[in-house]
Amino acid sequence: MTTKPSTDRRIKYTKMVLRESLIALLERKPIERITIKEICDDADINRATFYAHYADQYDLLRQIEEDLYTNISVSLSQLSQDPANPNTLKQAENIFDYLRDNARITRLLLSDRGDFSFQKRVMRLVYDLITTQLRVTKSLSAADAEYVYAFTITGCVGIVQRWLDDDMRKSSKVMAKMVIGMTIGLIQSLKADSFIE
Amino acid sequence: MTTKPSTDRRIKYTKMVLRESLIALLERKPIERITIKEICDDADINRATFYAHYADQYDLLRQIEEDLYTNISVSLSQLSQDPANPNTLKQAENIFDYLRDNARITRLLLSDRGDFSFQKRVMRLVYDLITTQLRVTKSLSAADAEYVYAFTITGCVGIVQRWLDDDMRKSSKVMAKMVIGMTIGLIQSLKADSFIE
DNA sequence: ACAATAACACAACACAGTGTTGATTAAGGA
DNA sequence: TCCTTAATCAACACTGTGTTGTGTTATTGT
Repeated sequence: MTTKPSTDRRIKYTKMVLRESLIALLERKPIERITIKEICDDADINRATFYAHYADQYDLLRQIEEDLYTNISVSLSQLSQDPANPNTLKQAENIFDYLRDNARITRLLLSDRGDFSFQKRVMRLVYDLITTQLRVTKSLSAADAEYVYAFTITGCVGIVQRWLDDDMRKSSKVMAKMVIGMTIGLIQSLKADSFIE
Repeated sequence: MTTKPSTDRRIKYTKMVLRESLIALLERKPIERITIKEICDDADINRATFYAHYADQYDLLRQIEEDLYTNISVSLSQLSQDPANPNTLKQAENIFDYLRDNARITRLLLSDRGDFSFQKRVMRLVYDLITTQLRVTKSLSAADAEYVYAFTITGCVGIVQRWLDDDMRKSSKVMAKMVIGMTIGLIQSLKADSFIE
């Protein structure tokens, strides 16, 4: 029996080329116009083999997303445990660095055309880390918090998209400052006057 | 010759049932799993007729989106010209009322699964009206404004989605207050400390 | 190094949906 | 009413789908 089911180099290769093939195609057209046959032809993989690993194009894309998600998640948790990195600002900055370093995949998954639900998941990851470190969440009522939360998360998605569209011209440091500044600003504006009737 | 090309009742009927059919299907499954044949069968319209009006499912959906967009746009411009409605808050409240009144279509197009680009377009519409009336935009530097803009627009998308998920439990008034309050809060937080290096 | 295992390729399959055509029928507008 | 135009119908070739069984080859653990 195999302890790790996907150590097999053949599997690794197959998944890798299929992934690469879909990514290349996604840079040229939206997922709904990409066929499984197309992906397989480009990757030089038999279609039957594709079905052995994925249900369809969307399933393959989902697994690519998961990859990015866990990568970000890992580098986040590494950062927050690193005693040399006690600074929240620095951590946020590192995330932007990470996005820049992985610009190709980032542009696909996090830009305008990417899956919005996935993008929110990513931002939630970052947001939770920032706010728990800043210890600001508890100062909000539970009812309002939900909505501020929703607003901020999606707001972050928007600002990252803007950054990508702008060819990441602004430095990671500036972006980090901006996002944290706005997050804090939002929470404080809410504390100032309650929206409850 | 016909002055308006789509006055013909037959065309109106065809488009209407096709629209209705797609909307009904969208309530059960995502667009990528809906076929043209399926739409036509449900609407009892010949497939050849479908192709006379639309390129594919996505084209039909786009036209449904345009419909909602122009409807919101019209009711917005009506409100802003109404001298009995000088209040920005009241106008924002009316938008939430409109969304509630059209809950069925709103849930499809503006919720989590809807097209994000479209959602941003809608929010931009509302945001522009609010900010020009509040006369707050000019107090920002052009460079920063772009990013605050992106953040706020998408933030609004998020908060509306949260509201829909929450079955529109909060009143339109509360929502309007919240959105405007957060928008102002964001802009002021930016004025307080510049993010520029 | 060897044998067992598992992944992949290949070909073939029935099937469903696509997009287009030309002829026919029916309804609309002036 | 008469002319126009939309919709229907049937048929078309075509592309992609999802699945199957068989044979081949690479990988892994002993």
